[in-house]
Amino acid sequence: MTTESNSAPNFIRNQIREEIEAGSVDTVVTRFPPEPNGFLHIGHAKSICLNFGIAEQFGGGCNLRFDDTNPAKEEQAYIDAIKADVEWLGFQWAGNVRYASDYFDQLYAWAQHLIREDKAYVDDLSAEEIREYRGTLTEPGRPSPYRDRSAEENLDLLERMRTGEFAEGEKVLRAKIDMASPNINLRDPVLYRIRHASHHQTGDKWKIYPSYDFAHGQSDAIEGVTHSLCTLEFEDHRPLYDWFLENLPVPARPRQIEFARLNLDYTVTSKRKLKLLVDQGIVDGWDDPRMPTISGMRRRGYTANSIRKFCDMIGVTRAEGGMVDIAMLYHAIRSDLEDNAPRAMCVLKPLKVVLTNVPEDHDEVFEVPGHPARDDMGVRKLPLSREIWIDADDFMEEPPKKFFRLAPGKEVRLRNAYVIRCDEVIKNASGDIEELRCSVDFDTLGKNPEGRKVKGVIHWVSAAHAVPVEVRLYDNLFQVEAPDRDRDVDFLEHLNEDSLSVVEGYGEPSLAEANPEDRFQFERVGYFCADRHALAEGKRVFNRTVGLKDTWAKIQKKG
RNA sequence: UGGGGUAUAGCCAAGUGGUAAGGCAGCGGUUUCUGGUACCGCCAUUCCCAGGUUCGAAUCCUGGUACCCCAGCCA
Repeated sequence: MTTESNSAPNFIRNQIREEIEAGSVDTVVTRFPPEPNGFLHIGHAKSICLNFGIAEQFGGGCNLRFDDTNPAKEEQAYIDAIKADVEWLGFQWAGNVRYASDYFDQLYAWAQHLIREDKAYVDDLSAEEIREYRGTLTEPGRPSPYRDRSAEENLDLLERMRTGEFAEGEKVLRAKIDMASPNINLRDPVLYRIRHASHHQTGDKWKIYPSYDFAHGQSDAIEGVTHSLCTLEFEDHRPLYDWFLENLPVPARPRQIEFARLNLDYTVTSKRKLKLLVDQGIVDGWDDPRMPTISGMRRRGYTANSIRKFCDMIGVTRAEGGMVDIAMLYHAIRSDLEDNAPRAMCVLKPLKVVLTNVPEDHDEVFEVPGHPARDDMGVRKLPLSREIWIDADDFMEEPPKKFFRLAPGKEVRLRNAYVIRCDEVIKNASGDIEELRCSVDFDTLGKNPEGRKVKGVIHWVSAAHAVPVEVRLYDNLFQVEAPDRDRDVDFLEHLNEDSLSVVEGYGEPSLAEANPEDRFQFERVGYFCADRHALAEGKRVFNRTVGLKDTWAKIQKKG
């Protein structure tokens, strides 16, 4: 499977191509700027594919820059995880990893520059007072009483803020723009706030930290970023982004372009909410296979290719409020694994079948393809003995009309082996089915039986050779399409209680050799991935990535 | 009742004055030792609504409507 990250056109790619053709842009430089305050999720994957994809398409580079301006929320552990996720997705950033904190000295010098230009001032108002002075959406704000301090005083105050002379919240540095602007972001935005916190990169060097607005565009400029792609909610910030670039002696003029963020059915993509799920122990960490994080999806069995394909499928636009059908994600992974996952048989709801005309010492081994359409995947060995396991769902005592599987007196093909007939149903005292007695038609290996058609094919595992496995059946974490649409209902109310069910099954012998993160199609069931944590501990655990399409279930539903 | 945005099928999405791509989902069929896959076919007389311009409009103009974002010393 190839990645089409180069081929899906969108309004940003079109625009850049026009700029290049017009000669207004030479080399394209983009950046992916996560804040290290959580793990990357599928929404970030969209941004990563866009930013790295554009750089690749136009022969430029994409920087990885941590937007680390808020030490209170950030951690080194997140930085490590984010780097690993970007690499796993298959992208390589240009040069070293960057940090906004690399530019703190320059940013500080530029803050002093603004002060000297009478374009910034130190404000003593409290946070609440600043809010009051700011006005509302429909009323203009009022200037702070501290707005007209001298440059000398401002410079002195800022320096003393920097060295820790003041308490947190006591003062801020603000840009002097327009308190009456209809765009609230221009009503003297905060440039620096005091934080007596140790920073994961700069340690205790700084007692003040720049705001996002003061750091982002200038960081772009320093790095020579040409196109700064971000989500729609930053659109109102663009005038401010441009204001800094116009009022500071920056070395380049990046441009901000906004696109709509991803919303996915049945999931939440908000770092805050994902962190809540982790912190409250609702899921088993950031990489729980139910999480829409890159690492969770990886553990679930999604491939990097499938995630990139998904991002290509959904496109990039400015249309808001869109909600992508999670079936698209399922399609992306199924189509990858259909081609690339070796096949295996695994019984999840074991029902014992005794093959009455197979001798006790029968020991036959079939050599079957690792993949029905890929010879390069070789063959695997499939032993057959007198007792086998089949899936309980593949037997019905009183089958409906279109049931092609096993039933009393009926025949079915054991996948890759013989046709068997169910002769007897053995029940226990309370009437539960204990085992089936079946007979093998030995004249059906690799050919259809004489004079009749056997339509059904079921999967099975030789009981004597079965490998016990734990199978984790994952389903959507939420049971409603839009868990966080409702403002009055907590999204946790919509949790799906059955998002995980654990089952003990029997796998064919080839599964004993599985390595962490190996992916298989369990034939007729779905795609599964060897859990990397469990396997590292020597436990055989397979995570269900996604089920196979099930038209039988659909038929049953219709009645 | 401020400012900034967005509206094309159930969902995502092309389209930029020449007569509505593609994908997902769905529905029918063929093939099949996976009720999977693959393959074939169907699925918008119409582009939020109403007017207007034009030989011709999803595209241009006018006026509406709906929805999203912004009042963090978060990003």
